[in-house]
Amino acid sequence: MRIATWNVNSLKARLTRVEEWLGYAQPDVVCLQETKLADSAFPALAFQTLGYESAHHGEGRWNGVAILSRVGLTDVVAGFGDDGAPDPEARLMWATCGGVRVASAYVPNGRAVDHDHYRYKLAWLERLRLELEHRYDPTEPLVVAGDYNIAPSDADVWDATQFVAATHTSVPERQALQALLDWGLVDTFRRRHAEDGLFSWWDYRAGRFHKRQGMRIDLLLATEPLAHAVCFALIDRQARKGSQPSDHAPVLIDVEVARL
DNA sequence: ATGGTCGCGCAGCGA
Repeated sequence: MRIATWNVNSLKARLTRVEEWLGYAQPDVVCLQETKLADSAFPALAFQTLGYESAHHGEGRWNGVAILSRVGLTDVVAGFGDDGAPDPEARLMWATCGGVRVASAYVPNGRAVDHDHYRYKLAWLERLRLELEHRYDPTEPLVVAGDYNIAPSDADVWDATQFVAATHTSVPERQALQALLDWGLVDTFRRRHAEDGLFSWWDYRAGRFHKRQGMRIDLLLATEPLAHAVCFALIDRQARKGSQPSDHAPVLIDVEVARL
C-alpha cells in the first residue's frame, strides 16, 4: 500500500498536476494540504474518475485538507475529535483506509517566533498530541501525514545558519514535534534515508529549487506497527519541476500490507 | 541588488 502526502498550494491551480501525478505514482492513499477550496468546490468527481474515494475539509481561500483513497475510506472526522472548541482553520482530518487510521495535517506556519500564529502553532501541535494520547494506541497502525512546517533537525534545512531564531527550526517547535515521536510516532522517511540535503519544500523565489536550497517539512509520521512495514520511501522531486508546480513535492511510503 | 514568486482575488496578505 502506497501512502503519500502533498501540500498542493491550491488544488484548483494544481488539479492537472495532481491528476497527472496520480496517474504515474499510483498511490493508494493520498493526504493533501492547502487545497484552498470550499467543500462545495472540491473536485470529488475528478478523483472518482481516477478510482479514488475522497473526503475534504475546507474553508475557502485558505488552508483545507483532503484524503483520497482507493483502498476504502471510512470513519471520516473533520478537525480534532475532542470536545474542545472547533479549530478556526481547516487543518486536520482523519479517515480509515485499508485498515490504517490516516490523518492529513496542515500544521500552522507560525509566521514569526513572537507572533500569535506561532503560539497557535505550538498549541495546535499539543492538541494533536493529546488527541493521539486520548483516542489512539501506538500499538495500532496509524499515520499522521502532512505539512508539519517544522524541519525536524538541521539536516532537514539547506543552511541551518539561515534559520537561527526562525520558525520551522526553533527549539519549542522541535520539542513539540519530538513530543509526537515520544508518544510513538516514527519519521518513516528519515528512518530509511539518513543523508542530508533531502527536501520536500523549496521557496518559489530566488531559484531555490534549482540551487537545492529547501527544507524537509512534509512528514509521514507512523506508529511502529506501520513504520516497521515500510519498504520504500521517496520524495518525488519530479513533481516540483515543470509547469505550474506546487512549492512542495509529494512524499510517499510503500507499506508491505502482509507485515501490518 | 537586503529582493526574488506564487495564489487569491483585485490590495495586499500569507506562504
